[in-house]
Parts: sequence; structure tokens; C-alpha cells
Amino acid sequence: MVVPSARRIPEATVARLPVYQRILLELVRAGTTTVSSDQLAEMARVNASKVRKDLSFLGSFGTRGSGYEAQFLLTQIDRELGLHGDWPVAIVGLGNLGRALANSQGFTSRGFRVAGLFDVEETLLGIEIGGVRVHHVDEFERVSAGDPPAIGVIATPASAAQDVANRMVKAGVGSVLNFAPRVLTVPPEVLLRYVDLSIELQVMSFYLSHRDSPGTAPAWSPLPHAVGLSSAEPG
Amino acid sequence: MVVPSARRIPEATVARLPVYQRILLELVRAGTTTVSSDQLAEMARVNASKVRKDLSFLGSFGTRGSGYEAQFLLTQIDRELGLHGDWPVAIVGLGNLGRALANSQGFTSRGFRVAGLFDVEETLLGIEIGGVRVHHVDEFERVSAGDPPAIGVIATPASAAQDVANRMVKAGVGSVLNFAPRVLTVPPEVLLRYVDLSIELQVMSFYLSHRDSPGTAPAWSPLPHAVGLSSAEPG
DNA sequence: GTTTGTGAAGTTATTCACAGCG
DNA sequence: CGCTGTGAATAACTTCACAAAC
Repeated sequence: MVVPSARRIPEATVARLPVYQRILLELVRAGTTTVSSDQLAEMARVNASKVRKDLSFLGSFGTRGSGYEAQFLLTQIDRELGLHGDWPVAIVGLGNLGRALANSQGFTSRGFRVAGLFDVEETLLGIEIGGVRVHHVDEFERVSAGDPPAIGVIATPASAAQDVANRMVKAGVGSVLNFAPRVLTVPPEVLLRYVDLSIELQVMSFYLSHRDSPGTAPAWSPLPHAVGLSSAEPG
Repeated sequence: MVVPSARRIPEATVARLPVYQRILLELVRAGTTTVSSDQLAEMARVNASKVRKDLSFLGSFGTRGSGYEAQFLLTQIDRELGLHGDWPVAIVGLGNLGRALANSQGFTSRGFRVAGLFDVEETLLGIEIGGVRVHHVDEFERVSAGDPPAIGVIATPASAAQDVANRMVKAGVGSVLNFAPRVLTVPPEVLLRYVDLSIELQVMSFYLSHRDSPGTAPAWSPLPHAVGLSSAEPG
């Protein structure tokens, strides 16, 4: 079986592809045309063989003796990650964080589209943010039916998060990105990720309190399951 | 009963401990007194043996037949993660995100203390946020000398991020948490973590575009190296 | 009966090391 | 020569399965 799309890419590799993507994007913007696995490895803080192995799952895109053509490699990664698409995103909770996300280049620039905005605050209903009208969260399922979101973003206070997640699941989202500092329950086929400041900090705290003698390097390219903006309590 | 702090805890386990910590915190607040590995596993979306193995690295704190005492287990995890401490945190960049972080319970509530705030904006210099005075970023090294931060948080625009990181390293921070959408270079002994929306989204995009037939569960408790609030461009 | 704790088995990921190509 | 691509070796992690404890 040699069809490229039939390759199974290891999970660990998938987690690193967005890192290479970002690095390549910066290199391309800076005018770099070719890049070696050593250079990528240094910027990504990983081993060079790991870079080569990771990239080899996408195909043989390098040139022996010189390296990888940055723009071409970037395109290949984007393709593999499914960034060709136009994923509709729904954002619930339009406090400071939600509004920042709604206006964020992060969504609009690369394959994502803000398809729905929701809150419960009277004063927000009906206004437009970034050209998208704000609806009451009670209308989530109805509004979403017309343009079912692939990704649901939760930027509400913790107390509302599970209820919002339930609505999202009912509306058929494929994955949920949760910024609220609360553990959520969703069906197993729905991808759930947390962005949680306190989880980030705890990993750092562990590192700080366990590094041995001064000069010891962390063997760490840590692998959170969850990350986050805990308790800015947006919404 | 072996001395717990002598054990070497696997990296993968460390990455999950903060998740268990959060779950336990919620359970304790909800009045739960004991919890089984099965319950924890379901909430953390992992296998129950994994929970038991992970917790066994901290010591034998469970009771066969009933489970773990939630509050006690929470205390043990906090201890292992080094949350007993009082880690000084410096935040550079006081735009929307930086201000939200400076006021965040996420820092103050659990072993972290905002020790320094920095920006370049004239109108911010000298004011206090959450009781901490804002200094010009040029004074970073000088101000930090008195109370060296363990963690440096970068919430500046991308263009300023590397310069800030350099100052932080010079001031001796042990780890850097970067919210700016930019790849940074720091010495290998400094722990560097990214919070980047676009990296989160790319993992989701991969999942959405590769799930096979409907009903297929993601084998995924993905492991980013980097995450993030890309390009809200705070500061 | 229930649930932990853990060796052993199985799986996945990383690193090595070098042939092969430009 | 330099750098990729990749089998083979090693290491890390996960899961199984069950004895021991409550």
C-alpha cells in the first residue's frame, strides 16, 4: 500500500508537525529558502533524527546534501494537517478572551472561519464582532444547524462550560477547545483539548523543583494533555 | 514504604499529574471524599491502569477496595509538583492578555506570586496592577535582581518576544512561558513552553480531517510541545 | 466483592548509525 | 563532502492481568 494518504502518522509526530509548521512559516517570512534537519531540530528543541523521521512520514521531500525547501515543506505539512480546509468554528463566551479570539488572526488566517458567536449577555446579542452576529447561547443548536461547526471553542466562566459543551456535542462538533478552568465530559469520539494556565504552571513548577545541580538540562519537550488560561474567568 | 522523593517520575506521568490535580480539586470542592482510579480515568480520558501506575510513582496512597482519599491525594500531587513553593513570576507585556494574567487567580491561588510587571508603554509605567508596580522593560534585569523570578511570562507582541526572552535568561529565570506567536531561542537548561492557539487548532484540524468512518474514537490524548493564543497580539 | 499496586507483556517512540544520493 | 532517509537497536510508555489488601 503506497498511497500517501494511507500512511498512518504516529501521534507523537502529529503533535510536532504544528511546531515545524510555525518554524517554517517564520523562516519563509524571513526569506529562507532551504533548511536542514539540524536547523529545524535546534529551533524545535528536538533531536535532528526525530525531525527527519517525522518528515519522512509525509514523504521524501528533502534533498540530500542541501536539506528541505522551506516553502514546499510548509505546503506539505499544511496539507497533511488538513489546513487546506475551511473549518467552521463556533465561539461561546465573549468576555475579554472570547472577543480576543473572535478577532484573532489565529482563526482567520489559516483554514479556520468564525461561523458563530454566542453569549448570554443582553448587551452583546445582535451586535457583530468581526462581521459575525452574536446570538444567545440558547440558540446554539438552531443557529449551528445551518453551518455545523467543526470546532467549538468555550471561553465562558467555568460554571457554564459543561452546559455549553453539551450543546456543542448535540450540534455535532468534532472537537472542543476549552479555555474555561473546568474539567469537561464529552463523548469519546469528540476530541477535547484544554488550554489552562494552571496546568502549564504546574509542569513548570515540577521542573523548577526537581532540576538537580545547576547546569543540568531538562530532558523535556513536555507533552501536556491540557493547557490554559485558567480563571481569567472570561465571559 | 519507600521515600517518595527518591523515585524518578516519568515525563509522561508528570504531564498528567496537573490533570489529575485539577480533577481532584473539583471533586474536593464538590464534596467528594474518595475516588477510584476508574473515576479519575474517565474524567481524565485515560486508561485506569495508567492512573494507578501514575499515582504509584508518588507512593502507595490508595486503599484497596475503596480507592483514594481525594484531599490527601491532592496534597501529595501538589507536593510532588512543587506547589508548596512560592514561585516568583515576572510578566512582560501588559496588553489585554498580560493584564488578564496579572489579575489571574491562576497565579495567585496556587503557589505562584506575581513579582514583577513590565511594559514599554508610557501610560502604564508606575501604575499598579493587582498591587504590583509596572516597570519599564529596560529595567527588567535591575528590578529582577532583588527578587529573581523563577518563571518569566511573555505576553508581548511577537516582534518583542525574543528580546524579552534574552533579558529573562540573563536575569536567571528557570523557565519561560511564551504567549507570543513566535519561536524563541533560549539556552537548553531553560524550560520553554508555548501557549499558541494556532498550534492547538492544527492538531484539531488533523484530527478532523483524518478520522475515518463515523463512530471512530480518537486514540488521542495529544501531546503538544507548544500551544497558544496566537496573534491576539497583546501588548 | 471491590479496587489497588505492580511485574510482565506488548506497543509506541526515540535514537543510532550508515547506506545512498546529490 | 553534506545531509537525507531508514532499517535496526534502544528506550519509554501503556496495557494486561492478577495477587494482595480491604
